[in-house]
Amino acid sequence: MEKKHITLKDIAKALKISISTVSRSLKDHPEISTGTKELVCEYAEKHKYKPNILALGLRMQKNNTIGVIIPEIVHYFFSSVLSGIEKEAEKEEYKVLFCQSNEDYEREIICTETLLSAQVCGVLASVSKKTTQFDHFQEIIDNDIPIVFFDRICTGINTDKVVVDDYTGAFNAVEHLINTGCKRIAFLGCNPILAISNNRRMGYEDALRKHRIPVDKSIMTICDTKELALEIVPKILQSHDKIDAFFTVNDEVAATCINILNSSGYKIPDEISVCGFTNSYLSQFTSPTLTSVDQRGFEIGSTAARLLINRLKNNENKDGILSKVVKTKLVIRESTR
Amino acid sequence: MEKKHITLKDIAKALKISISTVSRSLKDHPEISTGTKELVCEYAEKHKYKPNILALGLRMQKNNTIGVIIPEIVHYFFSSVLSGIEKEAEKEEYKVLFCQSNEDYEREIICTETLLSAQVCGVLASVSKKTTQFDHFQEIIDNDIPIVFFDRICTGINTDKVVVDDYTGAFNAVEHLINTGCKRIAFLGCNPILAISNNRRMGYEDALRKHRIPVDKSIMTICDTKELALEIVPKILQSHDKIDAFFTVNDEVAATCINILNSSGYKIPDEISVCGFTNSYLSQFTSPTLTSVDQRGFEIGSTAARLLINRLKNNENKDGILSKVVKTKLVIRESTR
DNA sequence: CTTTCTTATGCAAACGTTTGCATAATCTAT
DNA sequence: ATAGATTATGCAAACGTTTGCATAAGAAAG
Repeated sequence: MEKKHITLKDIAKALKISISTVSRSLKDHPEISTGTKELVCEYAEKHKYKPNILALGLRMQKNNTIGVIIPEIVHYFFSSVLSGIEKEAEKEEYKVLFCQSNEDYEREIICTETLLSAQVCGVLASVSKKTTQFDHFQEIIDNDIPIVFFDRICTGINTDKVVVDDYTGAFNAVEHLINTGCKRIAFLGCNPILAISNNRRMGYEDALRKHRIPVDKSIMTICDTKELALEIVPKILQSHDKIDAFFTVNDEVAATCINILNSSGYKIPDEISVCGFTNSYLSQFTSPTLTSVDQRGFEIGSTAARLLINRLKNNENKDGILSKVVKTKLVIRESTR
Repeated sequence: MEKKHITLKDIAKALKISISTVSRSLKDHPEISTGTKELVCEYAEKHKYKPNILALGLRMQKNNTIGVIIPEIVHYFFSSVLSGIEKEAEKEEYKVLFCQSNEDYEREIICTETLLSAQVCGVLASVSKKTTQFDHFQEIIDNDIPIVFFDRICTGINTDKVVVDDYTGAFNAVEHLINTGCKRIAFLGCNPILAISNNRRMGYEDALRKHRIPVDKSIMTICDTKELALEIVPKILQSHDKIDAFFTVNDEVAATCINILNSSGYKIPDEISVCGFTNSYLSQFTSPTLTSVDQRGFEIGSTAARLLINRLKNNENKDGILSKVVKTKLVIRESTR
């Protein structure tokens, strides 16, 4: 039977002063006498006054909330990102409104509408695999709401973005494989319409070139799920018996490789090395444990949030588009020599 | 240079009618003539009128937002839960405000304050491992905001909750081990102050009793992380050479068991079976793949959200506390016979 | 003792809705 | 023609803030 929430009006009435005086007292306005200030603050404290965020938002035309659109939260990388976002947002007293597109274009549109109608003051998004049109994102921008894309950025639209250095990450990983004696390294990539995919492939190719190893298209293929791996990897092993390493676009495929190799009697890493990408939770639990490129989800999230919040704070500062690159880091474990 | 957002007032002015008529037209109020209605709706449609959610919230004293407190989102189970919550919330046009306690008591308090100040109309929460006081949750209730706990429920407080049937899950898993020929099954559990832990242990013990296998405390221990497993499991293997199965409280420990067993030369499942709990992503990638009790994160999330939303919708209906149990399901893979 | 300048306070509008009540216009029945 | 009922519309308050402006009281200056 608690009173719902005490308001400025209640305080004013109790103290027999005006609402504006109460309001000003609470925000330490210089034109209020210290006596009244103390009185008000004490009363507010005692009765646990909390400003009504809706009224405040209405008055101020903003609600200190940032919207997040994530393809699928049940992935190590994306949940790390969300974690990073949350940390940064909390630090700056922003709230985080969470939406999930489920890798679906239609649902992504709904997400943008939800965020728009929730009147968030900024958006962080990673686009779904199925998205090829970007009008819904454009609409956010048209409403003067800043948006920062992370990881799966949106090439069609001119906004801030945060990506990982896929190219360098792949390059370093492949160079590590080469330096540890691998000469014939298969590349298991993903759909080349994603920028991510191409960058990793180019890192792979350039590392080979640097070390004068021929780039052989016959051992490069699209293979980004467990199912595909179960089908493709055995074929590669049979047809190209000289393969001595797999470099994969994610840890799921790498882990599947490891399992296939184990059960086919290959010694990892002595006969064949395996290197993944993401450095997910998984990589600590394969046997042998998996060498992988750390995709820095948490940092991606916090960096993106940081960027957005900065933009929100000094919104006069429209100094063009910012594009941040978070450095990957190769985490070497037992699956490479 | 878009106009920020069109309001009822704008429509009223443009159409030279009053704001109230516009408002009523848009919600198909019977006392408005069809002519005006059409006019208004058409105009609203054309100019993409979106009601201002803050004003609406202020007026209606609610904002259709539910707050979620999750210990650590970078866990398969919790991210599944969030996914389930999001699905259900979206269906009912609720927004999801996300907070993370990081398994920390202090941060959990901050989360509750954030949600309170955000004026959410309901809360879904799983308590942190470190929490032993519940005043902050009580405060939410004192503010007349319904709260539903999931998985890690809060025994000190009388509210709705959704849990998984840990007891039966464990019971069935252990019975499966027994039925496939295991006789000496080690139990690797977690901190008994969590209700979860006790329920699983009791399921384990009762399954043994049912099959007239003695409960032996010497092969039951607290071991709920990879680090602990790396230390404890080898010891168990040495001192109790007749162990023929491990039943673990989570998949992380189970996966670690598998790795230890593999590298010690044990044949899984022929010599030793392993059964985990959660049925996380991990369980598909161990070698052999892991038999595990599916903890139904997604269903937990959607059930909890459902419960909360029902409570919000007919808030007159205060028919006591509801406690829902989501059924686990044993997913049998290669690590058991 | 006026006048001017501080200092402290209050009034009222605004943010964008919803909704009870009043009222204007039209229609129906006498 | 007139009263009464019906239909369509508008007014204004309310939700809880912030803030420009007005104003009251007291102090300083003439």
